[in-house]
Amino acid sequence: MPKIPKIEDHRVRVAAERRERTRKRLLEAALVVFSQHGVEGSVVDEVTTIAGVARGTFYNYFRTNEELLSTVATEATNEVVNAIEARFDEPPDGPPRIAAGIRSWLELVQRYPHVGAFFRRAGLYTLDLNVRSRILARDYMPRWVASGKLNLKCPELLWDIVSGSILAGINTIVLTGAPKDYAEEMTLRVLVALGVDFEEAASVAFAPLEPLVLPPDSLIERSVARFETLRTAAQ
Amino acid sequence: MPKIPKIEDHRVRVAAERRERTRKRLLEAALVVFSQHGVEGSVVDEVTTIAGVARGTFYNYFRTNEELLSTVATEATNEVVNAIEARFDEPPDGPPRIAAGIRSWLELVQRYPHVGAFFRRAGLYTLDLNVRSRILARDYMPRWVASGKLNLKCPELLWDIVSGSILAGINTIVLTGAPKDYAEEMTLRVLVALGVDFEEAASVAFAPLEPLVLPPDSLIERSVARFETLRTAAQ
Amino acid sequence: MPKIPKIEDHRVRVAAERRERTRKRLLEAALVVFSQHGVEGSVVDEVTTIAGVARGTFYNYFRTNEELLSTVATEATNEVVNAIEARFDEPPDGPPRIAAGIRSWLELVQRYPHVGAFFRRAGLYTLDLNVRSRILARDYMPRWVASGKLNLKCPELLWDIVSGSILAGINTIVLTGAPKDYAEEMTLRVLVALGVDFEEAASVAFAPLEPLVLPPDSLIERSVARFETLRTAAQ
Amino acid sequence: MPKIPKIEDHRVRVAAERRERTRKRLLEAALVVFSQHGVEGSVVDEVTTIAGVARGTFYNYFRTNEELLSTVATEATNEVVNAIEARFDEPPDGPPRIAAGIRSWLELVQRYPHVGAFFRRAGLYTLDLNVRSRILARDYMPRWVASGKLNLKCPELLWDIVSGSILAGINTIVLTGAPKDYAEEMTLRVLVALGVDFEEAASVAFAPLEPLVLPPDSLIERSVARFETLRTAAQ
DNA sequence: CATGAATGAGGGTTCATTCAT
DNA sequence: CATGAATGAACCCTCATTCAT
Repeated sequence: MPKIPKIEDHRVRVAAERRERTRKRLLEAALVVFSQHGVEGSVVDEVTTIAGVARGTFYNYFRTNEELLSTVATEATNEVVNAIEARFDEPPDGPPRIAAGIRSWLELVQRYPHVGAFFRRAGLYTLDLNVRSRILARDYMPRWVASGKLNLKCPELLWDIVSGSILAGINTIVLTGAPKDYAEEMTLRVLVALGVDFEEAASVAFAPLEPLVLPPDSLIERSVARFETLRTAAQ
Repeated sequence: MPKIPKIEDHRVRVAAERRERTRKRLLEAALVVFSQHGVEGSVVDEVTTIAGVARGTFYNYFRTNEELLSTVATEATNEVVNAIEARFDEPPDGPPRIAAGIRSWLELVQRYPHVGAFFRRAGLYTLDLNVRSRILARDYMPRWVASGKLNLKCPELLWDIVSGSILAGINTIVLTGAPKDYAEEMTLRVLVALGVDFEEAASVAFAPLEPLVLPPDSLIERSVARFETLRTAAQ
Repeated sequence: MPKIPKIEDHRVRVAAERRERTRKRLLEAALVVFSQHGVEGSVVDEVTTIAGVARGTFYNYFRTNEELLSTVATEATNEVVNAIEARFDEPPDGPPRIAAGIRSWLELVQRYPHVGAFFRRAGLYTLDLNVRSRILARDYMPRWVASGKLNLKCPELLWDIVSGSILAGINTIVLTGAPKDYAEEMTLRVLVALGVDFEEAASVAFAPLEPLVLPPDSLIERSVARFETLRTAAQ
Repeated sequence: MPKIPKIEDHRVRVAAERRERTRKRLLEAALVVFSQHGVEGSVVDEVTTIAGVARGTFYNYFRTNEELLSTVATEATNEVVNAIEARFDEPPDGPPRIAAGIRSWLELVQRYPHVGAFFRRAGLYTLDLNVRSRILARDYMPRWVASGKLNLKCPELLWDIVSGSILAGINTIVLTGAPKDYAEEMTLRVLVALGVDFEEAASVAFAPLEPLVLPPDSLIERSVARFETLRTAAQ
């Protein structure tokens, strides 16, 4: 029986691929739609239209609006966080890592305005859900924290300053565009808030930085095409 | 005709008072409902129920949902901002004013959790519509900015750090409660970010501060009673 | 203040009357629709169309399909049962009462075919829900049962024979029409099953019987007009 | 070509057997699903899941939902009716046959509760479509009817009393369980209704009766296993 | 102005059925 | 034949808004 397994494999593989393709299209569309309508809006109809699938197809993949949002927010956030991590062979501790994070996020939302709009709207939502992010904050700077240089009474609030500033920064960039050196200045100020001294903070914040490289088959990059489609269609 | 006018006056005054009373009840109810359901939730029915008026009455006061949100966000924000300003006979410039703002907001949302929930949900919305337009960094600290001490390339981003940190702080307080000295520590760090040196920042951030005094007939304080009513009814 | 109360009364009364009128129209329409589509069908759209109200109005009165069915089945059944009771000044015990029940039901569904169709479809449903009916069975014949003449081991099954036979009778009448003397013959046979001797059963079953008189403002009679409207519209 | 035909035969036979096996599994599953969800419920998905085949496979066997219901109702009913007939070498006329029918049905639904649930829900539907057309009173008791002993004006109504009572009996058994001697008492009463005198009816109704023997490979018996599977899975 | 019944657009969700593989 | 992803008609239900009283 060499053939039957093959046929089965073939079928199974084709079906799985088709399924995966549709799922991706839905996530791309969702990112676009949430970026325009906000994360509490009604979405299914428009998502399926942009994804180019039938309404019922949506429910083969996500039970609710909320589940879609949670999925797309998680996947998009992971994509960015992983890309930031990938900058370092071995994650350095302290200022350079924080700086790379802040600058990468702000650079990214300048490059992809609809992604900026998405994270602006998903902002607090992501803040709430991604406990992971908070954990990251601690993993991010264990030696630094341990060194006592931060003079910390309350490590959580460092994370609040970092995330709150990034969020407000995204908000500003989306609504008014970024002034020159905005990302670098904000990085500098936030580092100073964390206790880094001004000179060191400045040198880290203004050090050369390659643009963030998203993974091949990136959700964010694929969503660009859908976003353009939407804008073209609207005209 | 000395008398008739009086009667008319009386009637007019009584009608105006009644109108004002109903309007206030609607705003109190709205604050409560938005704090529970979010700013995009379904609202009219519950607002009128909590306010104790008929559904149709709502439309004698607000044309739409959106107008209600905008009104209540504006009035509540103004109430807080005015109360903060009232701390000072003559608005001082620079660190003490920033410090009073941050500490007052964080103290307020600890004191009134449902108000915290409201501002958490109204977050960026409020930032965009109201505060931003009223209290831009330039207006807020003209002499300080002009003094050059801030070493600023981009004054807007100071406001982003302040407002973003407050917002993230409110979020943390609402979701997990505030750790000890949370407001003071955050104030300290934000002042440092703005370029104040650590010693001065610490002395300002930890200086004694009276609790914020809301105006008589405060929307926020009146809403507390409606909130309690709601919780009692829910049991 | 003689006027304000009047106004309030007036308003309240007008609103209540309007509400009651709409509710009745929905029940009439429901009876018609269930008679055509069966009790498990989707109904809201057609009910509101026939009742001449908007879709949303339905949900101001009934939360679900099921609640509508339960209400209309209960009200229609009560109407019939009460009309049967009203035949007697003082409910007699035993055979005459059973006979009046069987004959009245069968006569009614012949007179109002769509009501027959309704009870045919609501049949077992009504059987299940109307525990009241079972209780009726016992109240119906307390002295008779007590007399021991029935030679009963298991009083419940008498009710099963009575209700099952009526239901099958309704089914036959709806699908094929009633042969001559069908109601009387069935009454005779059921009485015999209950233990009445043939001669007595025959005299009771064939005794003259006035047609059942429904109450003024009867749901069943009002539904006739809606049924005709439907048939006219369908042409 | 003596050999190839054999191979072909073999293939054909194997295919036909496989087909038949799948068809049976679908019918078993359908019986279970209809017994739980009612005859108008949503079915295809659950039927294919319980049968362990893919959704699309269903449509290789049945064109519609309705056809499935009609098929399974017919096959299950035939199975019972044939098993009842098989009690007699030569179908006797009159009371013993009626008695065997009533008692067998009621015994069967006690033995297989989900089968009871199925027939309860398929109730009038089965009555109308299947049984009624096969076993009308006239065909069932030709000599008895012809003998005039029944004193009949309207032979159809005998069938209504029999089938209505069985249906109401199934309903009672499914919902509340059967009281002692329920089937025998009901048989007695129904025979009396048909004109058999009490003594004879009693002797027939309480005569010893072997449990109904279903055919090998019985749909009903096979469905038991599927029902148990379902209940186990639900835990 | 207050009232609350009625409205209907708008969005949510299911599931029988089709069809490419 | 079996598979299961995709389909879209058909329902479901909510709730902001209108309007007669």
